[in-house]
Amino acid sequence: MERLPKRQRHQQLSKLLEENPFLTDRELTRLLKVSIQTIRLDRLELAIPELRERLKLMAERSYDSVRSLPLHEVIGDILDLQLDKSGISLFEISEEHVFSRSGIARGHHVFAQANSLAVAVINDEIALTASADIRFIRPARLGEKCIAKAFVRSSGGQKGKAKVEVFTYVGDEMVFQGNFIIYRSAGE
Amino acid sequence: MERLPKRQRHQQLSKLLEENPFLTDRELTRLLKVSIQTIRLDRLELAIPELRERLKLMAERSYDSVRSLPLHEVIGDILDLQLDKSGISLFEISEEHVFSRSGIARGHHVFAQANSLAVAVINDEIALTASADIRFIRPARLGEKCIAKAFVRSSGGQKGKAKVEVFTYVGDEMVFQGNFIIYRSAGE
DNA sequence: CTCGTATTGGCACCAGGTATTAGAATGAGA
DNA sequence: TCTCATTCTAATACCTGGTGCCAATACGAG
Repeated sequence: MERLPKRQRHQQLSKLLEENPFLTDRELTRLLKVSIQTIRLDRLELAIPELRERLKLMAERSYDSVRSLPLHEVIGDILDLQLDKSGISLFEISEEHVFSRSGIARGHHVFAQANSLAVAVINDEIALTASADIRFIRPARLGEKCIAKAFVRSSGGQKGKAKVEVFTYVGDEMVFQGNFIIYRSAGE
Repeated sequence: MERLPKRQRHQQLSKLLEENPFLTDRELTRLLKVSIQTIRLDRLELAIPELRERLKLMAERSYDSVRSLPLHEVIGDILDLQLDKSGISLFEISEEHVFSRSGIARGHHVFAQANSLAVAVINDEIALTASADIRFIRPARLGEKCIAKAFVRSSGGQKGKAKVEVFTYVGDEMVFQGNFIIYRSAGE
């Protein structure tokens, strides 16, 4: 008995739907040259939900991630914040942050965490980075959890500039250090 | 004639669906206390597509954005690259890069472009940012196209460190300037 | 030839709609 | 008061993309 065709078809079907989850069963019949019932039995065996469920799942995922993705807003999760004094944030290095061959985080992600925190700790909503002097002390690697600690050194509420020092650690090793000068809307 | 209820309902309906696009017409009848036909007429007037279309649109959006987001690899498009000499990249400031209320780009995005370019121009694959001294000269705004130009000042092929200077312009105005020290795998 | 698996077909049913036509409620103006 | 327009509700037919179930067929192995 030629068992292969079925398994091959299952593989093909999985692959097709992975590439294009928008395919209906009817379209799949054309691509796999079997009846629509066969497609449905196959989906059943492979536990692949129907088109509408697939779309719903994707929509839910994107909806959730839009909500949890002010990734662009603040890089890292703020753990503690004392305005005009100090702040702590956590940022975990994942696949998309590293050079694929070395597993070392690209510098700008580590910088982004520190910069976000430096701006957040001032929290004047019109706080902008004016300049920074930074040092990458040792590379941060895939999977490592970076804890950034920011300290406002000279708030200079009137002067329109604040100096913020940020230290980033993995465990008790320092990986990054930076001095930021932040412009702020005077007052506050 | 009490015209308000209708417009109010339209507003409410828009708002409800904005908050939760997963609502069916039937669920909306419960929330708005009108018949399902009214809901459908309302959607028609407001040009709001049916549930399935909404889910499909969301799924498509998320599907596309996953595809077009190696944003994390190199920030900005490389326009020109002369290894160990110079490089140019283009980065357009869009919604997700700016503070929503001021339309000013967050510093780390501008930094990321410069940092990516500084590393790319060395292109030793084991090139890492060691330190940087940076200045944000004027804010970059939504829609602006940032052109970053990098110059390798001291390649020091043997020393394991290279100095790279980056200038970022919008038109002929400089918005950012940075001096990067890049570690490189000795030799080349 | 018979058994078992794989495949196909047909039918009823469902959710969540569209499209259309008809009727009821309401109020405003002549 | 009658009439008319707007708004709302109701009813029906139809569509897509399925599920669930049962029966019929194909086909190869023992």
